[in-house]
Amino acid sequence: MAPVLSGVWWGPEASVVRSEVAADAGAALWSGGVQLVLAVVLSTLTLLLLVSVLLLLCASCQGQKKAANGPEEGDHENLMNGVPQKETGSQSAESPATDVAVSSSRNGPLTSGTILTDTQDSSPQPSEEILSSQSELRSSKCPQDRELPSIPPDNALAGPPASGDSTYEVVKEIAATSRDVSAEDSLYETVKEIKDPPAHLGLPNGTTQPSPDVPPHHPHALLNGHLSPVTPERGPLCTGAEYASIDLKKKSRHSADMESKRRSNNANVPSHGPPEEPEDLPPPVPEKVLDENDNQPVLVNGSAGAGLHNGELDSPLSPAPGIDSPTLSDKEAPLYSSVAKTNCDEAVKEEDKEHDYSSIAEIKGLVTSSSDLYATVRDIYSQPEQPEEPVLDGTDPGYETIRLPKTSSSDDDRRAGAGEEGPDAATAEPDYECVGEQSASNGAPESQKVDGNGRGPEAPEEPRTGDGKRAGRDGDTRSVSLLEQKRKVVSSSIDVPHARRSEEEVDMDKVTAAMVLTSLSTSPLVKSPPVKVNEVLSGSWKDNGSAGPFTPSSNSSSGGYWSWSAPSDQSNPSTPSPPLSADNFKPFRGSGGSGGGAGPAGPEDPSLEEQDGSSLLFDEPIPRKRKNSMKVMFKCLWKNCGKVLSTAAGIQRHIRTIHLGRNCDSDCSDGEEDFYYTEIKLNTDSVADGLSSLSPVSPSVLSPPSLPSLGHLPDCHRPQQPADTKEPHGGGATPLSRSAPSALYLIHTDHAYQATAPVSIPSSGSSSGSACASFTPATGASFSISWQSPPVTFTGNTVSPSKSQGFGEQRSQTIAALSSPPRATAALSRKVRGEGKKCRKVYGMENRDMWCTACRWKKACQRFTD
DNA sequence: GCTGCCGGGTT
DNA sequence: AACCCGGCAGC
Ligand SMILES: [Zn+2]
Repeated sequence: MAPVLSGVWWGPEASVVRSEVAADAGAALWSGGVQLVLAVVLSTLTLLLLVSVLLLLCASCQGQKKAANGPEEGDHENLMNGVPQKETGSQSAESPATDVAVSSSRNGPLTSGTILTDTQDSSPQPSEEILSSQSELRSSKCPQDRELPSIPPDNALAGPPASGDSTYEVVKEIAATSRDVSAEDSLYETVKEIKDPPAHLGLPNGTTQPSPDVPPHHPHALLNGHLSPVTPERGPLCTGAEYASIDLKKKSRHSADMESKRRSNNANVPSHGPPEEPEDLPPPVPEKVLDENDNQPVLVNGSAGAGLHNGELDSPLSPAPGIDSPTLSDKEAPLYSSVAKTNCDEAVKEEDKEHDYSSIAEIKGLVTSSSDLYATVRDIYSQPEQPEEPVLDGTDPGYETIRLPKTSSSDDDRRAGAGEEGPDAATAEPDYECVGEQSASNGAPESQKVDGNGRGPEAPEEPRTGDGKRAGRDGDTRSVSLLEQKRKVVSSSIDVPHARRSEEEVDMDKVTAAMVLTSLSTSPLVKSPPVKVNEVLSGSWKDNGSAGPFTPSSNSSSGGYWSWSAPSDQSNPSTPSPPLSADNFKPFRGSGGSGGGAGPAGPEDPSLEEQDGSSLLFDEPIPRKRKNSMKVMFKCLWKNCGKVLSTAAGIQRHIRTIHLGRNCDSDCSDGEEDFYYTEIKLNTDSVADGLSSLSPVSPSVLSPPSLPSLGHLPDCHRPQQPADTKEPHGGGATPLSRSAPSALYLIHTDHAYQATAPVSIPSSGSSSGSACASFTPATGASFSISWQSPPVTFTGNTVSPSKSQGFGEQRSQTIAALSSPPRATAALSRKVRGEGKKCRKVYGMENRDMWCTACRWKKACQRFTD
């Protein structure tokens, strides 16, 4: 029976992990359909017997009840073999729901706690020997537990109570001995009593057939999971279940935790438990659960799994769950752990998974008791994947891992729940140790990396590279990550690092390429006007991709020089550049008012002209121009990070936090940051703005230029290098050159800001029209223009209009026209300043809290609008 | 120097 | 999105 049951149970559980597994188990179970019928009959008979017994027992007492329950359970097991299949089948089908419920329960610390506690009980058990001994019992029992919950009543009838009782008792004894609980025993009994009623109830329901019962049970399970913590709602049965779970928890706690605190709690609980039952219990449960989780994690691996089962199973059968749960938990734990691990790995790194697994496998080997159980389980289930698991960490890890894996399938909630469950998560981490550390360490690095490059996207694809990349990003982080990886991998540690390093470079290139792509893709979006531009660009881009990059005439239009610069400079930036260019145009137009977005080539002059015109008119189109003359920007020199910030403090902060990994703000700064950024002076205000604006959008872009490797990127990218050559033209220093592009970007922002944007787009489109290369050039052109344009100013004008029109920028012109006025007005429009008193003046700095939010934030006052 | 508030940045 | 703040321009 036990084996079969275990198989069945696993099926459902497996379903949790994988529906497929569940299905298989269900199929196997179904074979016993005939048996089910028999089981049903037996169950009915047993029910009658039970009823009679119950009546007798009622008079007598709890102790007897226990016996009765015990037998029932035993019967259940027997029956379960046949019947359970249905259950399993139902469960498998339901598995998602149940799982969800479970997950939800997990989410809720309390609910999860109940379930977990059960599992924990088994896991917590400090003494492995006991566990091992129990494990056997558990193997048989585990099924029971589950069965009980699902079909307690029916099965109970079946059989041989005596055997069941004996086992049950034995288990209890073992548990009791292992756990310490003398007092608990009493509690346990009380619990059983409570449970009994539910069991009875269950019987009637299930008497006819298990299948009907099953559904009800599940709800209960759910209730238990969800409500139990909170609780009040549960019916008698539910309460019983809770009790059981609670008791188990207590026991587990005792064994696992050992802590006096918990004991005290347990003691308290027992006293309270019996009388108050559900209400009182629920609150305690959560705590316990949490405690258990925390404590248990270390001890038990599979606790998590058990928890789940308990949730489901417990509700139906209070008594059995207690005992069984542990056993089940053990089995489950392995599976869970495996799953969890995988999940964790995924979370951390896909690649790592393998390594982790290996490590896990090793661990398994180490872990004797658990491993054995696992093996058996595995055999039964024949689940290839998970076995790995692991015993390793304790339950907590299992939980987390489980959550992750399962979550992937159905348990997203669980993860969230895990996150919510402070305790679990916390506990889990410690357990994880290796994995946890990796994840944690990785996580930090990753975040940094992401900032620097964009790795986020890539990571999934290339685990190795991801690692390597990570390492690459930060020397320190890398080393750390490597170390961590080594731990995980154990054997392969050495090779991995090196290989990864070598790979890293390549990866980096890829990454950079990816970055560029991403930036490109994003850049268009960023720009408002771009819409059209985007379309055009997109087309152009695509075309570019297929076709040669340059073909586009952008060069021709603008002139060789431009073409050069544009493509080359921007290679990486190029992607962004196109949009930028468009934006740039806009701003210019806006500023200049002349507007037409010149084409790529034409644009330069035109744009310049326009700008100039605008500039002539209003100097700096944009409202406020910041400092006309030089603007100083700060560029991050970190490897892949091209971030440009307008303030030294900002850049320092950026370096400190992102690259140096120092949380402490300025306090910690030792001046090291100073080495990682450089000042970039921009002539034009717009440039400065552009840079600033750029930094956010195109940080990655900037980085590319710095990186030589970018070349890998599509054709478009290569041009970048040439661009680099140009850069010098724009800005004195190479870094400056980079900045120059940024300046262009700035323009974009400005444009967007003003709204002239649309116009600029067309120009870009025209330029881009040819190909991506053209695109980049366009941007490049824009850059160059922006920089150089000033001198050129005039020539451009005439040209630009024609080109712009030619390109079909009619809008641009119109817009330009429109825009131009705005500019003039723009200066005007820029709110000169609020006339009336604002909050600040009205309420004074003293009453700053009385200010409108806008005033508090130094924004335009919303309260006293002029 | 105060005030209003934009733009950039962080959380 | 909320919040903060540097900095600029008008007065
Ligand atoms: Zn206000």
